[in-house]
Amino acid sequence: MTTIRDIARHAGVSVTTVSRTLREPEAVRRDKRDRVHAAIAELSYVPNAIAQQLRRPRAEAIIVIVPAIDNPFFSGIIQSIENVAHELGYRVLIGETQGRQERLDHYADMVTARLADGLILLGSLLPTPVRSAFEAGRPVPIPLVLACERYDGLDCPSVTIDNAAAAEAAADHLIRTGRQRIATITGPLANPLAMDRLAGFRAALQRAGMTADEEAVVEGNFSVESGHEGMQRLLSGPRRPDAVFCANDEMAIGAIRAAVTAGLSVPGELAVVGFDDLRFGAFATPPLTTIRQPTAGIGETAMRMMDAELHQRGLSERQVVLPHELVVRGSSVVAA
Amino acid sequence: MTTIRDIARHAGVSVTTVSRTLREPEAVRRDKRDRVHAAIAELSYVPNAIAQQLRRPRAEAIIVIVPAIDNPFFSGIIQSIENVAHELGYRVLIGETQGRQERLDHYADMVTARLADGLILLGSLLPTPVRSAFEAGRPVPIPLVLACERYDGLDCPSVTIDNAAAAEAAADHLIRTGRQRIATITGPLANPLAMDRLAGFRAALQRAGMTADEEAVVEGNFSVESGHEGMQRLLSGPRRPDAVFCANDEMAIGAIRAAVTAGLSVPGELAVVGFDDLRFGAFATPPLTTIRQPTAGIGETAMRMMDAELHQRGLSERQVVLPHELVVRGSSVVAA
DNA sequence: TTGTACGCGTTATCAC
DNA sequence: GTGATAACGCGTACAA
Repeated sequence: MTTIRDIARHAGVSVTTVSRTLREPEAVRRDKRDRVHAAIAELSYVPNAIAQQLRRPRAEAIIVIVPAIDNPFFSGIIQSIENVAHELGYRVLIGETQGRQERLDHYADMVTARLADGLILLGSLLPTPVRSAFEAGRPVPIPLVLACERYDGLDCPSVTIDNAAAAEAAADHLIRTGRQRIATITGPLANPLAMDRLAGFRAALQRAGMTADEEAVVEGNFSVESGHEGMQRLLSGPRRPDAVFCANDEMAIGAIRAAVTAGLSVPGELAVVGFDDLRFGAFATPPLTTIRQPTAGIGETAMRMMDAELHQRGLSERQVVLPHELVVRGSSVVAA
Repeated sequence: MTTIRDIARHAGVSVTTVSRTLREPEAVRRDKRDRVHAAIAELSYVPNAIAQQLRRPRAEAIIVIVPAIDNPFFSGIIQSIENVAHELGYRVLIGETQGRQERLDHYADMVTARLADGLILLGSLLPTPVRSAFEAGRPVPIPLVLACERYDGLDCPSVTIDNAAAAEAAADHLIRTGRQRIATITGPLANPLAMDRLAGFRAALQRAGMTADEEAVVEGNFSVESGHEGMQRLLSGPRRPDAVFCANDEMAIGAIRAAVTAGLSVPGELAVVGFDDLRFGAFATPPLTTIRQPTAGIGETAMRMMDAELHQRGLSERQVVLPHELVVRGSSVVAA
């Protein structure tokens, strides 16, 4: 391994000069600079980042935690995080937890161990040290930004949408288009975000003077498969629904499949509305009506908040709520 | 920041004892060990991983490079890489390139800079240092494993499927089920893998005494949108195809949408076959016939090869080819 | 403008 | 068993 000392020796200068040549070239005389560069090329020297970081305050890297990398909803967010991060001079590393606490904790360890500067959480799991600090009323021990999820009482920057209002808008759409028996397939109810969507759904029905009977609410887990099963359950019930609101697009796609397999026409006999506006949704058959989340905005905001956090700059707003949008396509309304 | 010296002072022992307590506890007397642990807990000490790695030969981390994180095909591979990596004691960091050479190079730099031990490439781009070494006939400069892609002449471990044979199987299926005018939507033809699939497709037609006229071959870029556009192009041509082989499932989903929008029945008037066996494919309407890739096997093999590479263990096989499988669903055959 | 020398936090060597 | 101390590779006062 060639080190800065090898370069110094080879170029006939001191290590300081080599270091400075790399960091503030103007402060080094031309000829020495050239000799240094020549030596670097000849010995193919690459500064050891580990050693550099021992001297630097920050790692210039952040870790984005995603529960499941195969959930396309997170992709858009990650991509916008990456764009902003690059611009701000950070590397982005993605860590997948698959819902496993120990994996998340492992990534959190990378922050305490200074291999990365902070964590952006896209999921609902909190690292153990953060959770215990929270429960003990102590401040959050590592730089943390929550995207998508909210935790009441946790004092850390977050960016979300108003999930309850969005779900309400989805249900309203079904009500306004004349649906009578509206069911829902929820996310895992341990999840605050899933609860919010269910609450919004219920609020809309109630406001319209309808009640959501218990058989019309089935719990899913955000996977296509669970949407498929959930729909089968709903179809085998006593009162077949004529509309279903799914808490994400994946489940909506599974629901459509179950309905079509059962011989129902979508949207004629069953209207389906999803949530997220996945790329695939627009190309489903029929194209999926859904709630569009501002993925680019979520990612960008989260990354800028992280940067501010790391620079101890006060944030004007620590809990940002971004606007959502109902996108009506063929799965909920019969073509004119 | 609390360091090992703080612990030593607080526990009234030397730094050596603290270090040893953490690394080989049996070699330290009980009472001192307890004092050290107490001090660690009290001062909430976490060893600085940066400093540790300055002394260690390896970072125990590998980086998986994926072209686009929103391509679900890679998810399965990544997940199996992660499972094996964990078991072998590595951290996995995921880097997305979005096809940008500079981003890939940035991640490759992390390896030369010892922040990670090696790179597993899921895409077709090579890091600049690797490419120039290749062109100059020098050995690959960093630990590298290719998953999915192949590079003729590049001496590095790889795991792939036989893309040509798989495409041939897909086309054969269409031929055997009586299709007459079989078209294809390819991947970007700069891509070896896309070329292999096209070659296999052509071989199958030729063997059956059919020719693939040039209007029946359109180039896509693996995105749903390009599948949609490609299908529109094929439908507006002089001889409407009665079957199309798409070089991946995403494009197949886009193709189905275009066909259905144009009023064609799938599979009645148009049979569609994809490639990859995405999770969503089975839930498409109609469910997608496709080539299943052994994603778990690809990921596991790639990670084990990387581990062998890092330990300088010779690999029995450096170019592994895994089996594929044709999965027939409703998009290519009319239900009995 | 350049070089010497120290410190960053840890682990390994060696003497006690 | 334990403790000084020398690396690891780099950045930077401070001195020249």
